[in-house]
Amino acid sequence: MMKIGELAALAKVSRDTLRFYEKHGLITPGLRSEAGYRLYSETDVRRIGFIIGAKEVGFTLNEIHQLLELEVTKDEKSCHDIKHFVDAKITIVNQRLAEIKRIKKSLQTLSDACCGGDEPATHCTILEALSEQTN
Amino acid sequence: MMKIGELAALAKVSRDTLRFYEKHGLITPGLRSEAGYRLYSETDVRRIGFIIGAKEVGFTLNEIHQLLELEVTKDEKSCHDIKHFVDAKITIVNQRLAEIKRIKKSLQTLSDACCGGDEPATHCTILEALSEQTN
DNA sequence: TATAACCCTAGAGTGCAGTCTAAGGTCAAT
DNA sequence: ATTGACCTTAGACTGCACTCTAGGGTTATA
Ligand SMILES: [Zn+2]
Ligand SMILES: [Zn+2]
Ligand SMILES: [Zn+2]
Ligand SMILES: [Zn+2]
Repeated sequence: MMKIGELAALAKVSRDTLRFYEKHGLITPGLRSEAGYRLYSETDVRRIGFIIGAKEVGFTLNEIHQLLELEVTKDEKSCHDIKHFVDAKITIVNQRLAEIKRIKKSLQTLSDACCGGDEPATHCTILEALSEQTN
Repeated sequence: MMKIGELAALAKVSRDTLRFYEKHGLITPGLRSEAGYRLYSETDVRRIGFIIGAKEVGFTLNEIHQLLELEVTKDEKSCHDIKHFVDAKITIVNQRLAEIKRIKKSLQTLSDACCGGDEPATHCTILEALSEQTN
């Protein structure tokens, strides 16, 4: 049984974050010490691990909520359901990736066209390009 | 001289967005009609164009603020300054890109390992993997 | 016994980029 | 004269994921 500070240190998040997760239903409020301190069991610790892990692979807290529901009811769900969930997320991530690549390309084009010299920027191609309506 | 609705339609943003930009100092409040309607000059329209363009290449409103300052004082600034600004942004974008690629890879690995079958997900490798502490 | 280091709560604040609401004024056309 | 489409304002609300504050209680150590 660990207190919030220990778990926070272990999971590398703040105490506030842990309380925030609880308030938003990602962790179910569990045991308390006599003084009212939160006490986390091994199961709780694993659950936090799940949340951190899912966050690390790019799920939002909302999605983690849904994932946790899948996890809790995993005998009623199939691998198909869960894989589908992950694949849907991959689609979103792919869109974000394409968007960022586009942005990078635009910025690179902008940068490449600029002479980078020390004269006044009155002729700067970057400022010119940004002034032009693209749509 | 165009009214806010016309400019909004032209720039494909909402009237509210235009007023929001004004409130946050991205556009300087300009002429008004007798009735108090905002009237946008060619210069204003070009300035909005700059903002939209910069947004499209991935600058935040804060960064656009700085860019606009560079633009306004471009005879005191050099191409070097402006290129530096863009290059700093490219570095940030590259970091976001790497992060998203990492996330995509993780999700793909997760998805690939799951059988996707119709049996109960009690054995699902996705749920197992997420439960494991990565750090 | 005092001090530090921890814990609790409710609720407010942050940053981003808008979006919406209420309550009203204006303009063109029927 | 009355629609309807447009314009004005201040200020509240959204979603995301925290982060901080105030005002207290508890526990370990010197
Ligand atoms: Zn130059
Ligand atoms: Zn230049
Ligand atoms: Zn399976
Ligand atoms: Zn599976």
